[in-house]
Amino acid sequence: MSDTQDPPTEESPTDQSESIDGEYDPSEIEPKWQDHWVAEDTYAYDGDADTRFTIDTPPPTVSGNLHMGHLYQFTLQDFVARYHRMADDTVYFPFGYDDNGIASERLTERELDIRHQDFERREFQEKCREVCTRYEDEFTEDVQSLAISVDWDNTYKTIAPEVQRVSQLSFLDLYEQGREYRQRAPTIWCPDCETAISQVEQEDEDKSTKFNDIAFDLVEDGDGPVEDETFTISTTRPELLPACVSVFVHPDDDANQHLVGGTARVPLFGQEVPIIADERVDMETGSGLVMCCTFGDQNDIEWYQAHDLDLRLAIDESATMTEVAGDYEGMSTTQARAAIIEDLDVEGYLLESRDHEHTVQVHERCGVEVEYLVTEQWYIKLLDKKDEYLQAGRDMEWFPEKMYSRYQHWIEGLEWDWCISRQRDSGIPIPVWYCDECGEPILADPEQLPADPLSDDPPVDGCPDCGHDTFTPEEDVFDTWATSSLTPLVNAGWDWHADADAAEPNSITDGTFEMEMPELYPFDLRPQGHDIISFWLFHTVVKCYEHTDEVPFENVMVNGMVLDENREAMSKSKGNVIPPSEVLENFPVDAARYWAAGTSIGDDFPYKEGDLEAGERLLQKLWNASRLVDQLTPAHDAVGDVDEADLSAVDRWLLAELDATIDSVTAKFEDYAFSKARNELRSFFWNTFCDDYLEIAKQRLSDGGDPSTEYTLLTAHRTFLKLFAPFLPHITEELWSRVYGEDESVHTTDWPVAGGYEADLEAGETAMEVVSALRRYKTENGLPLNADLEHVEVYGHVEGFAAAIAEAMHVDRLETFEDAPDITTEVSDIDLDYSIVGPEFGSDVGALDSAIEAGDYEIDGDTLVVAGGEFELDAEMFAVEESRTYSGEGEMTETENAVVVVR
RNA sequence: GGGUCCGUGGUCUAGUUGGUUAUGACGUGGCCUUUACAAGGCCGAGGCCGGUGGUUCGAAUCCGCCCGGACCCA
Repeated sequence: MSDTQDPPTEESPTDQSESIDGEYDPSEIEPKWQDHWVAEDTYAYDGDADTRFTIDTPPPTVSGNLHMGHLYQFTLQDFVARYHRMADDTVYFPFGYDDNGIASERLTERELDIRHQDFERREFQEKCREVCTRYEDEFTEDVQSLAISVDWDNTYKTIAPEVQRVSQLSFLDLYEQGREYRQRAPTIWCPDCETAISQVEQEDEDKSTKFNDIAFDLVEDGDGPVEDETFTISTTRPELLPACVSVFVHPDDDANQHLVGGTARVPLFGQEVPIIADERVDMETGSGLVMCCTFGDQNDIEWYQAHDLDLRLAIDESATMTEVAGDYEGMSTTQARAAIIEDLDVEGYLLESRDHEHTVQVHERCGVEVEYLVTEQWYIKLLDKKDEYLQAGRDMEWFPEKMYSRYQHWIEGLEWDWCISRQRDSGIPIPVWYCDECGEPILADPEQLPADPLSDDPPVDGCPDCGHDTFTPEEDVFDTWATSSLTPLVNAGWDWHADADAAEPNSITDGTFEMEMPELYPFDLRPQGHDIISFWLFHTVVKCYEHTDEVPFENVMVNGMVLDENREAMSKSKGNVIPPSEVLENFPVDAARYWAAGTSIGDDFPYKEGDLEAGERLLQKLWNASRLVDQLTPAHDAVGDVDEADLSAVDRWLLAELDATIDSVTAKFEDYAFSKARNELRSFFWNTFCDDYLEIAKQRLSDGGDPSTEYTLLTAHRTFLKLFAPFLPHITEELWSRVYGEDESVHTTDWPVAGGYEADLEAGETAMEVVSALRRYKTENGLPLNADLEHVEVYGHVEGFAAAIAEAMHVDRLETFEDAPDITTEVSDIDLDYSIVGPEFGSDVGALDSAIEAGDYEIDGDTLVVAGGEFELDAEMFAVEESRTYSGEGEMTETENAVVVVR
């Protein structure tokens, strides 16, 4: 394990290393390694390892194109995978293709010029699989070209029969547990796709419409029958008049309170409806009186349930008016709206019709306004277990932590159970038949799954309830999450096996669920965007929790959305979409990865060409620094281990600083804090290693070998390649291979651990300040940086570093003194430590400050006496700031911890 | 309409038990060809931390309100 600080092995294989020269050329090197990693199965999961890290990712829809969101998300996942592969021996990082949705269905129809209705579901799905395979291959290539270290031996497709079996088993298990039911109830319905949809499949759309004021005749008010009185209802949907079942008044609406308890007659259609008080009325809109129809919106459904109202279904599944609509039967809702408005006008009921902007709910797939219909659907219970699902959310660790609140609020706001059936022609069949006599549902046998009731026979000859022998197959299919909410179980090989002693296993209870690889579950990490927490993640947690009694993930890592350079979401309609292919034409993949590492997870962040350029420069710097290290250690295979005691002070200092960086960067990777890891690593490498240490090492090795320096250079260099490997996989692999000529990929080596070097960090820091001061001196005096300096005096603690300073800065004669120089000093200011002074002096701090500012103080030994003794401060409360004036020969500069005189 | 998150130099960003002198990068100005790198090195300019009121000896940080933005939900 502790290979970080281990030296290059003395007996390393024959030196196959090539020299490093010229510029780094990623266009040639990156594809070379991508092909190599795939061909060599570099990222194959080694199931025998003692430690492992497992990742379950939401599978992308493969029929779409790769976009920047994919690049960003996959890259973040890959940072985790590569880090843990090195730190924890092995990683399970599979890849899934979501090819089970409407997108794939439409794609197949388009590609093959066929209609799915012309085929059996099973046959059609076979064709989908064929078509999707081509797109999957293309997607695979795209992902591989981003250097995502997926184990390509572990992939799954949601349309595969074995995955469909898992979905159907899940349905059987939940039914057995009493978590599912079939019910005729109000449903959100897309009249274009003619299927139920869930809340999350609808989206807002602003529309212009007409607000119509319609007169209703009052039949009775709260006190009894009345004559010739009317009131006004404002509505955007007059076609729902035939479905009107009541009128509502707000309990605080004094002007209309007398109507409560009465009845009204609906114009044109004549039904008499009750007038009821309910505080859900929006008094601000229209007349304050509102009609309730079955159903115009979700509020109508609440009223229907709360007040036990009539059901008048005026619109059918294709948005056509039913017989309830009388003369308007057979019209579309749009036609009916126009006709009813015209007739209302003719009959004198239409008081006013004015323009109105409002928000409607549309189906996200087709953009058609949804209806609320009463239909028979399958549901998974959610509402009775909100508390358990909240606890499940708390059982997972969220990165960033604040994202848990999205999960929490989603659950707290749930009002409906989860409708899982869809009236689509293709999809995963719900494996159920119904008895023609008594309606009893007959579930498929677990052994016969995957099953399609439209093609397969039910598992019984007669109804177990009534004995009848004819059955009707369920035609509906599952919603889109049927497979995608089960990916942890699919990855772990979850399946049902009949008990050995079960003679005729025909129920879930005649067998058990087992995982082929139980060690994977629960998964260590679930990465995904914050936009899908409320449904995809939530659905996955619910199902896996119900099947296994455990949450499926230890950690959830949430990524933000990629914005354009102006911080706006990329969208086709705005025309600001940047395809990854365009980015990668201009920049190396490693540079794109550097950019992706540049923000805190969870935050949305903009595409920034500047960051890609910075990444490119880092690659070049890494390349050049490696070249120098290579040149300085011409016989690096022969460089042996050096005892810590034999290391020079400057080398020990560098290795101790490297230790600190290893620890810190490792901690950042553990916390998914990629941006901090990246920045810290970059600045240590660039500023400390390149700018400070390499300049010193260069001089120290100019007159020939120095084992201590060579050892340190190589140890640090090897460590940098490893620490950078998760971020910059191509260049680190290329350098690893060129410089060290080893067969093993850098990506499967062990992650560095600190070597435990002890050094005088203070002296090192002061020495670097001195070097910096001498550089500044040269710059300010117009001298080249390699100009010789005759005589320099250093006052400060730089023990062990004098030679290094002198060599690096070309100083002929360097004298060092531990004590301050004997030059004029005077107190220029007093710095107070307010964290002590504040609590101690409270409201007197102001007076204390102004006394010091006025110079009304004296220093008495360790004590600061202020305002003639009014305040006395201990040594720990203040620091004296001195200014020095130097009148001797040469020029003096001060640093934080030293004084430097150039003579 | 409700909720969540966010607002820090021109741009992106660090900065949570409150401590007075706010981090880094990009960009920008000046100087320098140092035997790895001018895609480099050194030095500098640039911020009343969205606004406002409050709590406190002390606020980028805590609280109220307002403005602006993003997302989720109605």
